[in-house]
Amino acid sequence: MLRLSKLTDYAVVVLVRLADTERVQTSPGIAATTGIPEPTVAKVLKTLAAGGLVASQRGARGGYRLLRPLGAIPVADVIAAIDGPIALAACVDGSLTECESQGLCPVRGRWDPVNDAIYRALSSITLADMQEAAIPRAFRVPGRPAAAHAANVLPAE
Amino acid sequence: MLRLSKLTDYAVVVLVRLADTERVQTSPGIAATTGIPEPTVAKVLKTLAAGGLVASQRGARGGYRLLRPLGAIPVADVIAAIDGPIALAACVDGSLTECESQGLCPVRGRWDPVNDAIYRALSSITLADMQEAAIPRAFRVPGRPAAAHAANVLPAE
DNA sequence: CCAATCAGGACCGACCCGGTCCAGTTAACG
DNA sequence: CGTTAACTGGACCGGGTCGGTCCTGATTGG
Repeated sequence: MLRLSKLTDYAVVVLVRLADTERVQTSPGIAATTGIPEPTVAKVLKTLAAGGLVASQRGARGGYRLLRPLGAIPVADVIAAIDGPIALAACVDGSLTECESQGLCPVRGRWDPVNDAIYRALSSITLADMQEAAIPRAFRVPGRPAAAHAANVLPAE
Repeated sequence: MLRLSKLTDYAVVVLVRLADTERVQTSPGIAATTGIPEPTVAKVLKTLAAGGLVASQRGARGGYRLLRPLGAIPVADVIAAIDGPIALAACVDGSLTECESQGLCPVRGRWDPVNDAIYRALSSITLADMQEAAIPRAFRVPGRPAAAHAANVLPAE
């Protein structure tokens, strides 16, 4: 059913949380405010750093900070960073070397237009859009949406 | 990585094959011409019948036939029939009853615009489009594309 | 020098998926 | 009317992937 990995959802939550301040934030800190278990937050942040979405500062007083504003991060980038390149991959079997070499994998050709369409769709939506959608209509205020929506994955025990 | 189930790819192959004639075709027959194992073809066809994409004729001389022309079958319908409703579902855990009851699942709200965009993208592409894309450019002829492309999943040894 | 923090792995259990198979039902044909 | 060919609708199982945790380094500020 076009499963989206749960890690990707966590990534969105974490990124939105990171946007709250310019200062670097530690993964334990983010874990505390979001309710996501700390090791998982760390894993997500490491992956996002590898994907070039956040910058890391090592050592004491280190942490992570956002590299782009939310409006400049299409959700396609987040998915690509966490789940790998966006493609309805059916070439799952180990023969992906062969699949690469002979450029006319019939499956790939067949789904190419579909992949393109999905990629375009996912590129047109930014995290800023998702941030708004995450706030239930009742709570949406004309003013600046604050951190209230960030701690909504788990009731924080 | 937005995995597409392999069954869905089989479904496209089978549907394109079914479009070759008006007459009903048996699943053993389709299995033979496509190279897909017979039990799998049967499973795919059963699912497609349940999804209303093909009609079945039981008994001897029975088989399946297409209900709509390829150009009238958006790939979204195929995916929905095989993989269930199109949604980047993160609500995987057993608590989906609770997820239904309280209408403000934050995850769901957050990904709603994304789901909509993907659904629209998948609805705009029909099997006829994929049929063309499946034929390598070199082999594409102005005339009517025949059954040549149907037997391309496995070399059928 | 010590503590805090990120880096980059390995590791494990649970769940889902692909693929197969079997008993039952339906319908054509001789 | 029996036989045969085909769909129906489940159950079933093994493998692979994923979520989640943990551990050992490397780095930096105090």
